[in-house]
Amino acid sequence: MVRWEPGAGGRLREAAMELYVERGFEQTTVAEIAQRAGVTARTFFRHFADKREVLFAGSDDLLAALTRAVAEAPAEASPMTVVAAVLDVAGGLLGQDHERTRQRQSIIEAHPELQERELIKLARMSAGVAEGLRERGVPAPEAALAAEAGLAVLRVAFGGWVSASDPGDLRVAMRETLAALRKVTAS
Amino acid sequence: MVRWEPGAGGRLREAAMELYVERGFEQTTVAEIAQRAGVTARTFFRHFADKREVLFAGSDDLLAALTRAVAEAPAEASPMTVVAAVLDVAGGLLGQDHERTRQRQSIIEAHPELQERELIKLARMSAGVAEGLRERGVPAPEAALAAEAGLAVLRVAFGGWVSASDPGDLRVAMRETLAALRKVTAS
DNA sequence: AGCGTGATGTCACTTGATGACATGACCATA
DNA sequence: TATGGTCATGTCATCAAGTGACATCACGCT
Repeated sequence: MVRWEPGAGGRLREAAMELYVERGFEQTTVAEIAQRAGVTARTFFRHFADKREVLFAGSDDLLAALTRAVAEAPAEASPMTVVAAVLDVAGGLLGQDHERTRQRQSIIEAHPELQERELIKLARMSAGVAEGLRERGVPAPEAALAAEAGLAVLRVAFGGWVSASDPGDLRVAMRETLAALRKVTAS
Repeated sequence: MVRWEPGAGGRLREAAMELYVERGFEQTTVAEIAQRAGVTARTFFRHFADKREVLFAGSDDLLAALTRAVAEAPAEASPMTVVAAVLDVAGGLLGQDHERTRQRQSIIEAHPELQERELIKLARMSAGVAEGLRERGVPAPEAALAAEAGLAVLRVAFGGWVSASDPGDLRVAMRETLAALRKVTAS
């Protein structure tokens, strides 16, 4: 006889998504999430640092992929070229599962606490990319600027892609938005 | 005899800053802040929505100043020119009181919860500027990009200015950083 | 004097979050 | 087979954040 079903983390993620959709974020308690997942509230907090974190489970993987993309970019590439490569990777990873992403994003946009968490995750991405650029020999301010510019592109492109009724490839949107950024900043 | 000393909000801000410096953010309770300010914990929450907000009291004024700067920019100015004007205003307001700002920032940087709050405040600035640009007739994606680019400049310039041992005028740093952004994105 | 208003205090309560300890399935190894 | 360790979980206790409801009382106005 099993003492507990495996995969508690995944079940908690599912349950949380469902409940956040059904009643909203503040209206659902951790106890309810845990109950639906068949575990205790205490177990919830062993899998996720807090009630918000459950919506941002994949972000560590994304960060890792982005920093890898920085490291693996051609040595002669300019900082913005590296950032473009990073955006391509990000677009590939974020641009799957439009419907699910859209649902998740609508939860986040309805709750400032969740937006805060999302913003700090994105800030960590930017910081990670900047650090990677510095390790490639890019001077610190230039690295930070390139990374922040990339973040600007990502935010705008992703926002448009999520809210689009007929979304194309997010990577394409990223490239177009990067081009638009170049045009805007040049004016 | 006065029933209570006026200026509870200001006293709470002072007390919170002091305690956050003395023991760190999580180690100080709202009850302690309130006690030092001579009020009740309940009163703290009447002045500030939560324990973090007390560090971001001026941000509404800043946002208002920035949106005003957008509205008051010359009609023929390009989006990035408007953003440059906004950055000048931001630099003027944020660039006072280096020592106090530095202290406040060191508290924020030591606590992710506070970084989250700061990021959402900045995101609101960006959103406000973008909205102002749209009201000037700038197409939505371009407006968002210009505002986000401005935010990138602000973050990098402000970060450098805060950590500088001998800070110059933040507005100058803003202009230089904006020029650097133009150079970086153009590569 | 009477009256409303506004900032505060008091109390009770829910919920998020954490520490300490117990439990029992699973695994390796003697 | 037995023994012991590990790991995920449960249980219990506790603290602190945050909120709603109601009382209080100085002040200004009429």
